Amino acid sequence: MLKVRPLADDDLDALREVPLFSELPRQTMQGLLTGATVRRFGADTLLFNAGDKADRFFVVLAGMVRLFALDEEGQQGVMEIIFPVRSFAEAAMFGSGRYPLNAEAERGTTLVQIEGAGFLRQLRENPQLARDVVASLHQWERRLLKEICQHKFLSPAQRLSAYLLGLTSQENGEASLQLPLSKATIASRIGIEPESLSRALQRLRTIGVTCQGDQVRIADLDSLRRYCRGG
Amino acid sequence: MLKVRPLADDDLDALREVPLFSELPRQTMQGLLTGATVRRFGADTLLFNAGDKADRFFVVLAGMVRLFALDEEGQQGVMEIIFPVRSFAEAAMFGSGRYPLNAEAERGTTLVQIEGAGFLRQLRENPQLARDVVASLHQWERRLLKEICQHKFLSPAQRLSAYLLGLTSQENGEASLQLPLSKATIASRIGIEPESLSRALQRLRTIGVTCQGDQVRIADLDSLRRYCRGG
DNA sequence: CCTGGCGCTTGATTTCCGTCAAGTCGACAT
DNA sequence: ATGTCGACTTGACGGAAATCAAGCGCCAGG
Repeated sequence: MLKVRPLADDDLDALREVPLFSELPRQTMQGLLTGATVRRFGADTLLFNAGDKADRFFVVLAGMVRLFALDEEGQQGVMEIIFPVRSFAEAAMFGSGRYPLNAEAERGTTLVQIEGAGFLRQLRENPQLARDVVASLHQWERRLLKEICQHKFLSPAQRLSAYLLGLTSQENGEASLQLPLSKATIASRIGIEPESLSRALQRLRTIGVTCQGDQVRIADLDSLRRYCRGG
Repeated sequence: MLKVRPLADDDLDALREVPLFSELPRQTMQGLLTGATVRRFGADTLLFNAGDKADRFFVVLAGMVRLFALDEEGQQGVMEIIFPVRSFAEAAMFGSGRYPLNAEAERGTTLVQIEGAGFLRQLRENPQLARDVVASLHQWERRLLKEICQHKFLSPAQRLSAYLLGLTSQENGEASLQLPLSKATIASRIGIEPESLSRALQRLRTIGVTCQGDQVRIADLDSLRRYCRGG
């Protein structure tokens, strides 16, 4: 169910995709990653709970990880989905020293796990690493800020539009894409109920967005962008 | 209208309140703050726009600064209000190098302005400073995360409750407090219309929250907290 | 004193989301 | 085939916020 192995050379290459590591000399990376392990999860697995002591952080190599909050009735609200290749929970090791959210790895996910102690030690001595950490945290900050703006200024249907637009790299014209998550999860991600997602998708049909199963076709990206801005 | 003066010793003491500086030896601070200036604004003043090149950051010594986003119709949405003594915009100098939001200083506000160039130079050489920057960014991240949770899980009236609870330092029992902002600004801050704020305050009367002008009295903090959690 | 503007409240109306309930569809096991 | 389970859709309903419009109290300027 769970396979653990030490870090291989291929993994180092993959890790260079992460902004946190991309600027570092390869040798520094190796020092940083002594003791790091690669884990593959055969089933959905809870990685940590909110409030747990944050003594490690992760990089997603394959699959996905859900970051979610729990209210007191146990209802979970998805805050973020981490896809390859990105790091997460790196911020929690500073300051509070506790994870602010819960994290669950999807079945089939592969993660690199990096111990915090060694990382913090290196951080003290390596100015370049410190700058990369700062830049990485800054990226998170921008992401969260954008999220807040979307919740404050956009209607649910507009948030859905923004989500869809974020799934494609195409610039304009037509686009086809596959939803990477169940609709219920997407609904939670953008802060609405599954029923409302259904109806929001209906409304988007009038501006050329069709959806069958997890296949979405956008007739004209620009008109969807226009809608997203309040057209 | 605008008074500028160099940094005095008193100011250094005040700046030690800021987490970003509190761990640094006094001598390091002085090096960091050569060229920093203190400004007092006699009228509402725009400090920067979203997208401007981020070549400095600020500490609020007195008054307040509004951070806000603008949609394309020019409507502004308040994202955060910075009170003394706190720093802001320190994150923008890294990575993108652009401010993500607009900032306006309220009439009567006093700010310390710190140039980015010298700061970044020191950052490269001073590991302790780097750690403080990381911790400071982490604090922002936690704040933003909390904000997102409130928007996703709380009703407008509950968000108002959370806002009120954040204004007092008392633990339980009764509390009286003064609103530090106009109700229209508070409404924008918590993401609703002014009319809705009025009605939300009405609803809170049933659990012992009364409001006349900018004076708010909370009969029982615990029952307000209970309401905030969904009671 | 009057007047105008501003911040805030109140009322009426519409729209839209959440909720509950029922129904459809496909995958998969029996 | 049959049944069932889960994911999703659809319908009906109630409630709450946005919107539009009007009214009130307060203060500054004439």
